[in-house]
Amino acid sequence: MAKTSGRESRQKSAKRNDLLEAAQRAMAEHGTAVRLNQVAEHAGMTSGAILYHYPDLQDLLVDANRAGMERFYTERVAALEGINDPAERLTVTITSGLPVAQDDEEVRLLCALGGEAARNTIYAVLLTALFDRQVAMYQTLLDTGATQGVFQLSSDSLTIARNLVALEDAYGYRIMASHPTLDHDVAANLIFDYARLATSHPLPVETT
Amino acid sequence: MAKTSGRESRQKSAKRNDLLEAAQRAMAEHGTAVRLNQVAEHAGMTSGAILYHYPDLQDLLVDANRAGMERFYTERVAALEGINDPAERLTVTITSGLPVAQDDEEVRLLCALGGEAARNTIYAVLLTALFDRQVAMYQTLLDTGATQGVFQLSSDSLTIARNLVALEDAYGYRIMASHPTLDHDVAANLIFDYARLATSHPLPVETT
DNA sequence: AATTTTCCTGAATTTGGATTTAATGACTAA
DNA sequence: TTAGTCATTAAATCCAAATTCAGGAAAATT
Repeated sequence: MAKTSGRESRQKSAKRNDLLEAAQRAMAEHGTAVRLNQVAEHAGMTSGAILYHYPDLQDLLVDANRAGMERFYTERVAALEGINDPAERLTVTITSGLPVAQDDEEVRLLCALGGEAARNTIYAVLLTALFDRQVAMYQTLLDTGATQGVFQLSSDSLTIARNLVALEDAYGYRIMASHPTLDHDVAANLIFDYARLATSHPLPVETT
Repeated sequence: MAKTSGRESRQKSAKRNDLLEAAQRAMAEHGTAVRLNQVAEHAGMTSGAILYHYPDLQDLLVDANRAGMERFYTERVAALEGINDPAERLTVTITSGLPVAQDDEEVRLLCALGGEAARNTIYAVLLTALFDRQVAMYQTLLDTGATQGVFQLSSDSLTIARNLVALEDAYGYRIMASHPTLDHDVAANLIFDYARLATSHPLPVETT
């Protein structure tokens, strides 16, 4: 029984990360019905190697999705780094929640999951948690702005936050389905239209 | 070469309908990766019989989804039958767009498709068309209400209509994923909150 | 009634992917 | 060194599902 050295565990987690990323990319490409071989291909290994680390493919897929959601959320928070003005924060958040184009792998993964969640409890739980975290993020942002007098909220912040996240989600699906007249910018403006009503602030503002 | 009699075509379309319904139910249960055998089971036939009518399962699935969307849309229009007051029409439309519970097969089918649309052009086209039809339905409703002076629209009707459909879609996914605090009624009230802002009308109204 | 066509089944076959396993090289610890 | 563990592959095996097809019942046509 070897003691886990720093180097060893660094390597281990790097390997684990490779697998999770491969699974994410494979799922973004093939959906939740992705094959073990397809994951292996993305990882540059044989299926046996995958099985050595994850005897059950489902476990790997779940872990990959958890990691994907975590990254998605973390990136959104990171995009707010150093921005203090609530209106600017709201502008950035709305923009960062939408996929830029049809090939956005992160959102593609989330879309694939959304369809599965109606039938698969574990994915339902994960997506529900992600939804609620995003709602909480918006709520904090809205409440802060209201306290500072920048926003006049038309309703309680929970209601507005839920609607903002819901709009993002739905337009994410539309963009991923290549709606001919509904791209990232059009969708952002549609959400801004609601955000203006809900906050009485002339959004969007210039971001630095 | 037999002439197609009235009876024959009635039977043919009945059979076709059976297959489409079986495929819909099977897909609602198993998602877009549904197996031929699962469809056969729902149809009460062997897989060979399915293949006799649809040599390619994908064709059957596409037809089934088209039929499902058509029904979903038709039912929404039918729910408005005989209602003239725009506010009442808007109330009914918002309510009828949301799944009542997690076991709503129609919405379950649409959710499964949404995830697939990012990867499958034909489903993307179908869902985009459904989205646009629903938007058009709301637009007509909003414009009529505005003309009659019942609604004061905060923006152009296209913007409001898109946001209303987007909210419905997103909350449909949440409800299907069994969000613990976001059921049909909560979701409807969230949408009404936006609809009030957008129309300056104290929705919802009593429906008869 | 006889014939043809339509629809379907059940069994045989094929296919594609998952799973197992023996062998191997790389690394680690004593 | 040497022995042992770890990570991996490639090939063999297994399995489930798709596909094909000969045959037969039912329906339609003559």
